[in-house]
Amino acid sequence: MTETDKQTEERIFDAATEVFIEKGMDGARMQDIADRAGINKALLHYYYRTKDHLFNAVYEMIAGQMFKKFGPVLDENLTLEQKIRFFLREHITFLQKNPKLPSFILNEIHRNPDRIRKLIQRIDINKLWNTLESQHREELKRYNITKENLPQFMTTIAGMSVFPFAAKPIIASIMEKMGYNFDDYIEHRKEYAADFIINAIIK
Amino acid sequence: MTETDKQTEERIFDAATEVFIEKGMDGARMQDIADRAGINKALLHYYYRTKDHLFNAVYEMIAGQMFKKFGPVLDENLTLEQKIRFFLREHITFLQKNPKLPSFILNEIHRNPDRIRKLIQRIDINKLWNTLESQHREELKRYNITKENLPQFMTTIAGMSVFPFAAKPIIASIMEKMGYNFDDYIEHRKEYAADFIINAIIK
DNA sequence: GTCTATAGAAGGATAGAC
DNA sequence: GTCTATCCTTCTATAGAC
Repeated sequence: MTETDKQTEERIFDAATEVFIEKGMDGARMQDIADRAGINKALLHYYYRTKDHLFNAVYEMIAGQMFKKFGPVLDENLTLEQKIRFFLREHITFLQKNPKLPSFILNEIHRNPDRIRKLIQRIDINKLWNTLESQHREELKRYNITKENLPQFMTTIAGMSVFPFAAKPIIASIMEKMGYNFDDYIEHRKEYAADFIINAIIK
Repeated sequence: MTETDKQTEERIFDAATEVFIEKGMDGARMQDIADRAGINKALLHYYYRTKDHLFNAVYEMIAGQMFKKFGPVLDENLTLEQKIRFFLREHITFLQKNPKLPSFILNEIHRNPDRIRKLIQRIDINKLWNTLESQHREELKRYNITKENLPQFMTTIAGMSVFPFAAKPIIASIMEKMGYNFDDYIEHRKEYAADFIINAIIK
């Protein structure tokens, strides 16, 4: 399907996604979205009543995409170490293709914390922990991962993957100055991060 | 010195800092800044010609504050392990007092990457590496830290400290749901992060 | 230096023709 | 469904009195 074959609503949505990710809610302009979609401003309001509605639609789609990435880890029939390697490889690869998502998400959650709170309140965290615990009881004990320090561990893994993209302009400038390349750094990080974490938890 | 004793220019600057950190460049309103400073909009333009000038002044001050935190590590007469523990404790403590700086910085560097590039181009990274290398030759070798993988290592440490604050609304929601407390999680992280990193590099 | 009043531009939203 | 024209509010910035 080529760009011009797409239905108007979809073209608007895609254009809005680009602009909101690029500029954020406050910086985005309806005129800019209309231009990229190849239509006029009035049509935006015909399909999505207000800028706020349009933004919400885009935000929900993107947040959904992010959360979906965490799912397979609980399904796959792998050891805990394999799951950690699998997650980091998959997640960093996903962010390589969507490098601006971290700063978009991290910015908008601060502008409107309630939006993300409602999404999270729908998740049954106890059930997730019980699943993890039953699948990896021995390994969790051996690695000293408990329900109490799980947030420390999970945010460490998430930060390993997300932070380099969130701080990309800083890191890329430093790499440039050292004669290195940001893309190589990211590619290498899939393995580095996994090794680092495994090393840290193995006694 | 009480709030009312402060000179007007300083009151404007402080109010602007608050508002820009809270709302970002695009979301900030000159009226809001004037109200918090207890003066009227015209005075903002008298002291700082435009919104852009005012923002730049605030941004430079904050970026400077962040970079200053990295300095003492090269001066202190400590082992590498002690420096890692020292840095994480100090940096996380600094962010406890300024929890919104990470999202502010990480957001604005994407909106205007050139601003941070210019700051970084002024730093002599080779000299920093040479200093580090001469101070800790043995330890760096033992821990397998080279000039090539230094960016991986440094961004891992930085992410350990910064990411929890950048993702605070998400993490706090999850903690809340588990019956835990975000502030306790942060306090505990000073030690957890240091232990984790030391464990990872010690063979 | 500080204020009131207002200019001037931009942006979100709607009316109404086709 | 799509367009042009336009309303109306918001916001930055300036003019001019004190």
